[in-house]
Amino acid sequence: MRITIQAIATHLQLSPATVSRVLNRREDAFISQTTRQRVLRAAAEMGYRPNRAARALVTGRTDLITLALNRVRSSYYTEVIYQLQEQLRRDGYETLVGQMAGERDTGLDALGLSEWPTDGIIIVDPLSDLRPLARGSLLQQTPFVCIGTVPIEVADYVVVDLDSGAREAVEHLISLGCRRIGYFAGKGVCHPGDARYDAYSRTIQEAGLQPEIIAVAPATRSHARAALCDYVRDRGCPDGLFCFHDDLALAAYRALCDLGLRVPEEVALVGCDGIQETQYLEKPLTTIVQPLESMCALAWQYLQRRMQDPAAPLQQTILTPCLEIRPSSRR
Amino acid sequence: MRITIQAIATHLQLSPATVSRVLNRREDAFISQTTRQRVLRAAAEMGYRPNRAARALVTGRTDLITLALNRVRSSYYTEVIYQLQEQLRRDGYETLVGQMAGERDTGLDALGLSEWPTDGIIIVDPLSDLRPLARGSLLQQTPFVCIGTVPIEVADYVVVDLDSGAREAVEHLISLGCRRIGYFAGKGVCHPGDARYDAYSRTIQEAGLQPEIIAVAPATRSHARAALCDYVRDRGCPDGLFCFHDDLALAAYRALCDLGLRVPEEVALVGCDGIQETQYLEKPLTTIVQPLESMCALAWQYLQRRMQDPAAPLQQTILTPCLEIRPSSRR
DNA sequence: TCGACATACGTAAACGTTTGCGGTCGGAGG
DNA sequence: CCTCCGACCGCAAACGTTTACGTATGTCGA
Repeated sequence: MRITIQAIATHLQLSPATVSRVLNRREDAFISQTTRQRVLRAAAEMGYRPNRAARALVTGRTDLITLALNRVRSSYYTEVIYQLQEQLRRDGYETLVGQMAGERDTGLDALGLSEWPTDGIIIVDPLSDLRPLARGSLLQQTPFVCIGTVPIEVADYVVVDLDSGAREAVEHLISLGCRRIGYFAGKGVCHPGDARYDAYSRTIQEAGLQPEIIAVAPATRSHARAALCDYVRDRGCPDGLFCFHDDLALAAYRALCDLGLRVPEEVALVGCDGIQETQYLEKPLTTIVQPLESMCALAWQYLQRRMQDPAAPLQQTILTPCLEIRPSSRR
Repeated sequence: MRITIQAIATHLQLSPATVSRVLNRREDAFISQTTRQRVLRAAAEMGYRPNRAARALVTGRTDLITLALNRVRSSYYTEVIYQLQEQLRRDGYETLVGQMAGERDTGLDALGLSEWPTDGIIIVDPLSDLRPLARGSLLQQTPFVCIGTVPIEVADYVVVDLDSGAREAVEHLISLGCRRIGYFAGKGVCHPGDARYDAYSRTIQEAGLQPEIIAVAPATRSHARAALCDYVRDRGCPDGLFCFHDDLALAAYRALCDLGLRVPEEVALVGCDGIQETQYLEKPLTTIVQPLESMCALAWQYLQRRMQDPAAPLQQTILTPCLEIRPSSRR
């Protein structure tokens, strides 16, 4: 039988209130040192564990944080989950993972998130357009922070500057002498209004080159790999490829291997996000590295502030990403 | 203000009990069709969401499942989290992630797991020796199931046959003509008693070859990469390398590239677990593929059974893994 | 007509915590 | 000696559900 505050109280001839106050270390309450020690000892000896449900019921807080992830299975998320979980835990929070259904709907069910009322939400999604979500009731009621993407302007976030990153990457390809630079991305993000798309198009046109969009759906690795093969067989191959994210870049790398095309001699390859995997290829990928660890730390800091004060001033950070040039685009 | 069962009840001139019964679809209770419909409509219109904490308090169930992961950041876990979260959600459960601290201790804190009392635990850890953990109080109280490793004999699990997998892999290297086959692994698992270690040693010796252990700690990618480089420079290079898991194999691949050694001509490389990443190299890695999707499905099935009947007979499945021979060991 | 039984719903206790309010007791100040 | 205040602690309500049990109504067979 689980032991409760009541049990400790009767055992020590105290009231549950006193025990609770001791256990919660409320310094606004006056508790004598002796009883404090007695309670602490008894709790330890009897192996007391608080009933979180009961506490949540009365306080309204659950000490749970939702990690809202995109459905895409990229090792980007492994890193993020690891980083955030460590930090949340250190501050006494538990991590609930949820995967968002997509961009269509704004309800909680469509969000695919927790029915448990969590104290905060960390949205991690470098891919989708989250603006519709932000209008949903969930995000109106629960404090949240975004990593990697911005749902609405009036929200807390930590992002990298997609525009300047993409621009730098494309300029890098141009400086390499590439004349036919393709943009390899999921269909959902190939439209004016998307930061990377815009940056790519503008930079290409400013250089007097022709944009060339290679859009795949679904943007999974295996499909992207096959799709790029088909594309190249039909229309020939660009001499430079800028990929929306590293998963696509890796799929592209593999597809180019399949086709017998040499990287970087025949095709220079650049990805985005800087997932670990890009370093373990024979030709490590050039990629726009996101400083995930500090991004996660900062985001959590922002969320905590927001939770304790919903009216706190907006907290927004735009980091300038770092284009790390590696052999896949070194000539 | 959140709306409660009470609110619905007074609004419809019913008792909370009736509303609750309707909302929980209890078929052992007799509710007229008309009131049922009225309650359902009102709940929908008023936007009722159950208070999970209150429910948990009285039922003792939280509809939460802990996913206990190893601290190692492998994309193995990305896949597992994705698979399990999808399935749990479909059955009305939420996913709490926890990272286990290690093998040393057996307490809940050392486990690094949730303070929230979850209904079940899924332990995913292809690396550690979990036997000490199983003696801890947490696993005595909460139903659990293991994927990829076995904490104790009297537990539910879904694993692959490490022994036969490793044996097959090593035999494959031998049949390739390798005479100096190294075993590349983390220090913690390089000892008699570990299934893969034993299988490796036995197979090597049966073939009249000399075992050669290359143990690294910590077994992170970046460290493993550097460690293998050092090792090879000091003592020369084996002509075959069997790696404890794919992360190490990828690190090895990278290290061999650094050293200018050709895979598979000079060194044949074999990994374990079959993470997605192994397919996206220039020379895809030979690896022992684990059927993760079906493993997750089966494990969840086992756990559900165990949750509803703690005395159910043991559920144990040992899958024979599949050595998928790819270019990294094709001569 | 009378009980038995099925159906439909209400009553109230219980889950374990937190917390506002009040009470007691000792000592200091007037 | 009375008052007042601060330290320490208990009382009891409240959080929103679930569920065992009880009650009321209607139906049916004897």
